[in-house]
Amino acid sequence: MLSERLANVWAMTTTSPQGRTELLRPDGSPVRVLVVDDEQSITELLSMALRYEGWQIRSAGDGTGAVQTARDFRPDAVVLDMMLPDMDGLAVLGRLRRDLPDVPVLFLTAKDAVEDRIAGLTAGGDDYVTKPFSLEEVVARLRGLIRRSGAADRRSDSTLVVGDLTLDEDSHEVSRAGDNIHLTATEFELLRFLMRNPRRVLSKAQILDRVWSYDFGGQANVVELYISYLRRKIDAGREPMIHTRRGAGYLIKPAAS
Amino acid sequence: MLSERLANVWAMTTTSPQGRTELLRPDGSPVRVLVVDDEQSITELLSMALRYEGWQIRSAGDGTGAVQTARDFRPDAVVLDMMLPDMDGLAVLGRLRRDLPDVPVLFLTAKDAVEDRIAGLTAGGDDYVTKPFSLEEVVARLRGLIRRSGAADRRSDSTLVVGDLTLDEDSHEVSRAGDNIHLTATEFELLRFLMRNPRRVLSKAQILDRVWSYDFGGQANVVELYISYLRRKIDAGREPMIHTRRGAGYLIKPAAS
DNA sequence: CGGGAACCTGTGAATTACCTGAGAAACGCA
DNA sequence: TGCGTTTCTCAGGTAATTCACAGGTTCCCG
Repeated sequence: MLSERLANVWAMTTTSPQGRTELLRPDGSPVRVLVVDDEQSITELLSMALRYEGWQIRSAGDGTGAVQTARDFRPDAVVLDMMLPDMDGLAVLGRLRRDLPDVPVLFLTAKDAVEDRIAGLTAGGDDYVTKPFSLEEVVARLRGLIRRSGAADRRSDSTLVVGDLTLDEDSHEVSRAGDNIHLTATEFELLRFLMRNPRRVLSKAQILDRVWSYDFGGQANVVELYISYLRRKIDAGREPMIHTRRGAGYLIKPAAS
Repeated sequence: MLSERLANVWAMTTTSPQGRTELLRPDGSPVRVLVVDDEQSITELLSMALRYEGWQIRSAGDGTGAVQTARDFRPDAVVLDMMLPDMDGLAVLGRLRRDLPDVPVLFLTAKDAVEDRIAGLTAGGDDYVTKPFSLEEVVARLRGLIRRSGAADRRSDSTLVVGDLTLDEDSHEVSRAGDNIHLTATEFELLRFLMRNPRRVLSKAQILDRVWSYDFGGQANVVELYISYLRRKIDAGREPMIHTRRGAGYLIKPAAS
């Protein structure tokens, strides 16, 4: 099942990104991210999704490898599983920080281990997501970390705009033509995904893979359902921006055109 | 006129693209802080949190190292644990002052330590916090020290304003639309954290990590509880300013909008 | 015009996230 | 020491959210 997902994500990576805003370092070179997890399916999933962002990815399966790779790869951000075979996530963090004192870290943790282990981790500006995560969530958090760390161009701001529709990633506010629109968490993530890929058809499989967590086992028509929710809130009584391409997927584009 | 101020005012504030206010030195370079503690977890925690403020951090694990580092790092402020393996905090202070007579020092002390010793020291303009501290507390105290150390006639920008809500970091006074509001210490710190990040969603984990002390092991719903207290005092009978983003966190913003 | 595939959406149940009252414990201060 | 204040736990209540299911609609094709 996970390999099906990989196939979908892979399909996306082979399509050339068009008109997407990319995060770049000040010198114009791509952002570098190190992914550390002992499950190979996870590192592969993440690597492909993050490469799609235009980032350069290196991965490691344990703490030792992570520290070694970090030394010469010099990543701008690290995705780090807290549960590694050879050392504790915190130990890895300590060693990473010795070489790269300013690198922001996105922790991956099990849902139930959050309370005690995470305390203090987000303190420095780091962040975490719980497993199982959605790829959109990981990407969004990473973008936030990189943007705030100063490794990337600071011109990039936190607002997505498509036509008269705006979505602010910091305040989680959405408005169309000035009217504020309240969205639930899932609706917000779905809309963010659409808006980050304007004028591009996204298949239901792709949407499911990026917006829902990787272990989601439900009916594929949740996507239809949530598209329907979004339309009710965003397109209601207006020129529609969310369009169905029968047999292909959905896309968002400015109302005028 | 502005350059006059820059010349006279030792430290000034600017606003970063993310809307956070940063302390900068007159020449625009980042503030430098030296962190001295023998527990590596503490220096790491503080380093990360202070770097996030945009400051340049160097750390040392003992008195000797501190004095050496201070000599060529020339910090604008020092965070100094009173309990060091090789020498007493007072001895370190003496030697630091030989090289940097005006540098303000923030002492870290155990809760039960004799406080009269500290009391004498802080008369000179230094300050202290007790372990275990909260990061917001340390950051706020440091900002105060740095701000005060430089200028006799520095502009008093110790007030945070969001809409008709104001919070004075020096006097700890809070008022909304002119009405004074009494807050407890924890409520004050939580509100300060929210107000220093207006219009930005802060997760419960982030809040817990910055507002509560680093050894807090309790339930995450204290955050909900204190948000509820704040609402009762700040939003009571008015247009609410504190908003819940279900599944994401909380944020504060001006009532109008 | 009929039938099937793809898509849309109303209904409702289960779950989750959040809010808040009550009271215990710890703290601070005289 | 004793009293008021503050912090925090616990637990019940409530409302928002997610999702399955199923019947309806639209579109495409012959």
